[in-house]
Amino acid sequence: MARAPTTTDAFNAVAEPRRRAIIDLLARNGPLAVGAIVAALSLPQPTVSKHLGVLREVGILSVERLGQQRVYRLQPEELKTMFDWLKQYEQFWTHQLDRIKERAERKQREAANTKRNA
Amino acid sequence: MARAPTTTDAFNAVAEPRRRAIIDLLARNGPLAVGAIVAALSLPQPTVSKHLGVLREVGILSVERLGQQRVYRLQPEELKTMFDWLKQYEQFWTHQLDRIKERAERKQREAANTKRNA
DNA sequence: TTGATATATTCTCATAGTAGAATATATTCA
DNA sequence: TGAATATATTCTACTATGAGAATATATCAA
Repeated sequence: MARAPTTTDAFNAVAEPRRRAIIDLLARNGPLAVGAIVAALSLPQPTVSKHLGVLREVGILSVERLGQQRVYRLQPEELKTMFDWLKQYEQFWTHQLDRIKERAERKQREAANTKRNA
Repeated sequence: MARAPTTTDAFNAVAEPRRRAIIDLLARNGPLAVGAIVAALSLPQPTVSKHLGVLREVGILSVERLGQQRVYRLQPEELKTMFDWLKQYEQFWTHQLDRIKERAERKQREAANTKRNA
């Protein structure tokens, strides 16, 4: 099998940095037409359209036709699954001091064992 | 250009579901040798070794040789960047109820004003 | 040493991404 | 209708993935 398609889920879609840039832009500025995104990010229009397509297929963006423009809007709920997964690990880095101490103690025990077995 | 290698950063490394399974396993059980991971996930050993290699290269895991075993340990700090990126959007879904309520109240006030001025 | 165990590496194959250039489609305007 | 604008789609080329099978490497045990 090859790598999972980028349209498989939010994890895959968001792995591409330009797509995160698009998400950030829409979060800051609200819904934008393709042309505005192209201008803001200084990327070729086809590139932007393709990235928008991926994000939309995954559900992170929605589109609304407005005349000849297409206005893309962020649907952040779609990112919640990723957030929830990462939130499990929040304690690990907020309690970092404890862990550093614990690791130091482990290393010490190991060193003691090494000497003992030498 | 092709898709960025999975070893580019945590975003790319973690897009693969089996790699998330490995991370979850190590988070629950603490450091484990390859064999234990293979047994727990019921995956072929080479598959596991390769996924471990990716996670290690990105810094999400560290290895420690213990006899003929290699014990992998979670280094969750490496996930913090992803978490921080997603945390920006937390308000969008946690305050959703508040926003709906607020909007409803505003509408009510407006309705009241309309009546009053009628 | 010899064999067994634990893990990593290599090779092949099928799949698919991304950029870039070119082109197609749809909509508005004169 | 015809031109201009906004956006999407297609095509090519290169790269890399991930599974699976086979093999290599390292360590332990008898």
